[in-house]
Amino acid sequence: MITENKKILLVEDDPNFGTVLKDYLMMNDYDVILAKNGMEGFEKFKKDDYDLCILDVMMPYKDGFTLAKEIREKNKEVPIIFLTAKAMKEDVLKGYKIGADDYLNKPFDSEVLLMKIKAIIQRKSKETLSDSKQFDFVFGNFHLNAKLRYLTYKDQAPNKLSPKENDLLRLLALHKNDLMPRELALTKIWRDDNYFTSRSMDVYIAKLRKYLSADDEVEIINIHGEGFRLVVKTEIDN
Amino acid sequence: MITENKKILLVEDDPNFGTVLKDYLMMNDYDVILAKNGMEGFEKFKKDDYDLCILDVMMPYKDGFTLAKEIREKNKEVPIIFLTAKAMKEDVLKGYKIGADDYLNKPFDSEVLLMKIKAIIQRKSKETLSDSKQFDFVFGNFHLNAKLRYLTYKDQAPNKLSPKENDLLRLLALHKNDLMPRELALTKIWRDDNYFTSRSMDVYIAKLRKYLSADDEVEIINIHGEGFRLVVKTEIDN
DNA sequence: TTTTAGTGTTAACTTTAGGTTAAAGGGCGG
DNA sequence: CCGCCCTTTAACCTAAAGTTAACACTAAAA
Repeated sequence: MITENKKILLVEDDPNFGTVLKDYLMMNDYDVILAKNGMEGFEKFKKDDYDLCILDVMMPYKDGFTLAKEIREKNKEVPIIFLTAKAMKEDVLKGYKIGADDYLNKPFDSEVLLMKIKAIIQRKSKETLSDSKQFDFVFGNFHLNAKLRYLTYKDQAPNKLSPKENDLLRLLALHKNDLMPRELALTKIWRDDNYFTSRSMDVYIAKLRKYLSADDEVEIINIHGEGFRLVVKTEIDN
Repeated sequence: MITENKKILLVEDDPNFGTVLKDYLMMNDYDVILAKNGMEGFEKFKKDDYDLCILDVMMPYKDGFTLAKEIREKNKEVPIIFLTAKAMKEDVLKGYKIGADDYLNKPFDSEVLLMKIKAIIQRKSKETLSDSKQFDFVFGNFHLNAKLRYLTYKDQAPNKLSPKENDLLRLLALHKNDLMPRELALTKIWRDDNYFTSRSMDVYIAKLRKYLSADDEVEIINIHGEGFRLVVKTEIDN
């Protein structure tokens, strides 16, 4: 089988450093697309699928964090590594909140970067293996198209779901008839687990329940202190 | 489910720094065992199961890398974080080769460390989530689903158990027909062994007995001063 | 057999989690 | 700049879970 090289999006405004790094990575069997600024980075990101993004933090017009946020909106999974000149604590924390996978201070050692890239890509590929890229779900008389964010009941007109509604329902559907731990949703969807995100999630559960009330074969039940369960009564076979 | 704190093995030869870090981590809801050197660290590692090891690299007699290698021989899974005074490239690479999960240079910011710990432990626990730990038990005509906290008698509607009821019954089931020491339940479930927790446990035993009274093949009997025993009369064949 | 520590059980009470609705904030296109 | 949609925050309430106290009983030790 042809083992395709992993594809890396590198966004770095310093052209010298950018090219050097790009060449170095390509010498190590990565496909690298180099963007010279945030805008270009985002454009290129939208055009292709990447296995990893390496973003310089300090860039004119659009900094690495802003870009990272945009990337995260499109894709919750791609690993992101930040490059930064000085390690400021707030920056580091900010990066991790956005969902950074790692952090490197310039100047850094290239072998160390390679190590990290290898480790991160390997990790992710293991995770996404089980993470079934599923976007279509059926439970009871509902059909969820998680890509278009449409929830359809029987042959009625679809309900348009908001992003959070959609993600949450999708996660529940992935665990149909089984426990969907609170923490899982909070870390996967809200990327933070605290009192407020937790309450926010409860609000969304209420919204979903309203949608699902049309079919009494389907309901979301709570398992106190643990999480929620999307129950399809006709399908419980244990 | 038992909301156990994550257990961290911290190996650090500087007693001041060690204690400060230990206290800080404990304040953030981790159980921390502190070892003052490599030997002690390894001894403590063998005695218990840890969710994470934080190893100082520079230590007399047995340095962090050597210790890490020994730990890896015993356990290929535990995440390891190295602490090091100066970031020498060879050290970093060596660390990653051994299978380090992260690397921190002293002095480091404690919040950053917390972030990393959270990220790493979360990652690992996701990987091991599928590791079917035991959640299903059968005794007499009962079936316990310890994940959903459902206790089912024959084909009747399941009883929903509270977390403590569930944990306690699960522990009894794990020791089916054998002694389940009082102390075990108290330390595992109540995380404290005193008069009040002990009385609390008795209350839960009473609750469980009520559930189990439906089937007279099954009962919880007391072993005075020792603990309890989940007896299944038809299954004692030795 | 008296004593005492250990257990059985119930019910009052405290604490914490979740259900729900509404209002406040924030980003984005018009 | 306005208004709309999505999301968060706040508030209030109900339910669930857990602890403690009280009183009765039982097994083992003295």
